[in-house]
Amino acid sequence: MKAARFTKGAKNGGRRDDVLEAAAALFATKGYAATSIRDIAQQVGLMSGSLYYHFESKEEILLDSHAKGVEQVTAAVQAALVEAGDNPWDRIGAACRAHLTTLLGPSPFSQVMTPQFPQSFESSLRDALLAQRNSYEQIFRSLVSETALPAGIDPSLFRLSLLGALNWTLTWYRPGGDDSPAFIADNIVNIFRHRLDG
Amino acid sequence: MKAARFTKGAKNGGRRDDVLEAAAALFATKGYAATSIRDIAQQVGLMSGSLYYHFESKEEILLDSHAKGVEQVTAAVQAALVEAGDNPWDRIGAACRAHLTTLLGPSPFSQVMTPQFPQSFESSLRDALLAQRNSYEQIFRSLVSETALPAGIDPSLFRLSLLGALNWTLTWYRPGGDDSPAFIADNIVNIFRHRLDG
DNA sequence: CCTACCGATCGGTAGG
DNA sequence: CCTACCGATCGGTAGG
Repeated sequence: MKAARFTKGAKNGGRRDDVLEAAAALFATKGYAATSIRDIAQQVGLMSGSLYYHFESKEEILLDSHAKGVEQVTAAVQAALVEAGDNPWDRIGAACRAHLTTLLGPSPFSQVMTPQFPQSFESSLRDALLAQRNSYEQIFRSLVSETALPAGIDPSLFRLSLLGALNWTLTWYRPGGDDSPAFIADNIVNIFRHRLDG
Repeated sequence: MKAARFTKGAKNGGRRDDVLEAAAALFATKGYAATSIRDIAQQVGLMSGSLYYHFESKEEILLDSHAKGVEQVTAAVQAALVEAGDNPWDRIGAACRAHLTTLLGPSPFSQVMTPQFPQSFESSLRDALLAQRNSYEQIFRSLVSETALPAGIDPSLFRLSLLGALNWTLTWYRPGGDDSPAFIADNIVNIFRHRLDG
C-alpha cells in the first residue's frame, strides 16, 4: 500500500528532491533557458508531463532549486560560525570557507544561486530569487559590520567584492586542480584581510 | 548605386554592426539561450531570415559580439595604461577603472564577456570564447606580475579575485545609483591594495 | 505517473 | 534582404 499523497507543496521528499537535484545540476551547467523540462525528466527517469504532478511550472522548479541552494549554503555557513571564535576576521574566514566549499562541492544546488539571471526574468520571479539571496547575504552584511575596516573602505563594497571574488571561482575552478576550495577560500580572505589586521 | 558586397567576413560595417550591437544588448539582458534570432532581427528592423545574409549562425553572432566586447575593453584598458605612470599600483588602478567604466558603460558589447556560459556550450564554441578572453586577461596577468605582492599571496588568485570583484558589479550595479563606475573601481582597487603598499 | 497531444516558437533554408 | 516555409523542440495540459 502506497503512502498517501499530500498537496504539492508538502515537504514530502522522495522524487521531488530527485527532480530538484537533477534540475539544479542542469541549470548550473546548461543554464535555465537552455535546460528543457524533458532534460530534467530524463535525468530522473520520468516523462516530461509527469513533472507537472510534482511542480506547477518550470519556474517553480527553479525557485525551489534556488531555495534549496540558499538553504544549504546558509546551513553550512551558520554551522561554521558556531565553531568559529570571536575574532571578526576568523569569523569572516570561516564563513567564506563554508561558502566556497559548498559552492564548489558536489551538491549542485548552491550553484543555482550565483548566475546573474535576475535581469532576464520577469520581475515577480526575479524578486523572489533576490529575496532568497538577500536573506543569505545578510549574514555577510552582519559579519562585515562587526569587523573594523580602514577608513575609506565602504563595508557594502567590501562585502560585494568579497562575494564577487568567491563566486567568480565558478568561472575558473576545475575540480581536478591542485588547490582545494578550502585553500582557495582562505587565500581569498587573505587578500581581503591584508593590512587590515595591523 | 550600392557599394559592392564582399564576403561575409569582411570588415564591412553598416548593418552588420547594428545587428551585433542589438544582439549584444539582448544577450546581456536575456542571456544567449533566451534570445531568439527573431528578437535580434526585430531590434534592427529585419526579418529573421535576413540575418543569415550577414551571419552563418546564431553562434557566429555570439562569437562576433564577444570579440567586439573584448576589443573594446582591451582598447580602453590599453589607452588608460598609456597615460598611466610607472607605479605598478597606479597601473592596476588605471586598468581597473577602464575595465569597469567600459563594462558598466553604455556599450553592450563588453557585458557579453562576463557571463559564465563557457560550461554550457560545446567545446568548440567555448574554446573560441575562452581564447578571446584569455588574450585580454593577459594584460592583467602582466600587470600583476609587475607588482610586488606580500608573501603568501598567489598572483593568479589575486588577479582572478580582482577581476571577480570587478565583474561581479554587473550583478548589483544599477546606473542610477550614487557611485560612478570610476569611483567603484577605485575603491575596489583600494580594497585589494591595502597594506600591500606599506 | 504515462500517453498523447496542443499551439507556439525555435534556428535555419530555398528561392527569389 | 523578404516570403514562405522546414523539421524539431519548447512548456504545458487532458484524460486516464
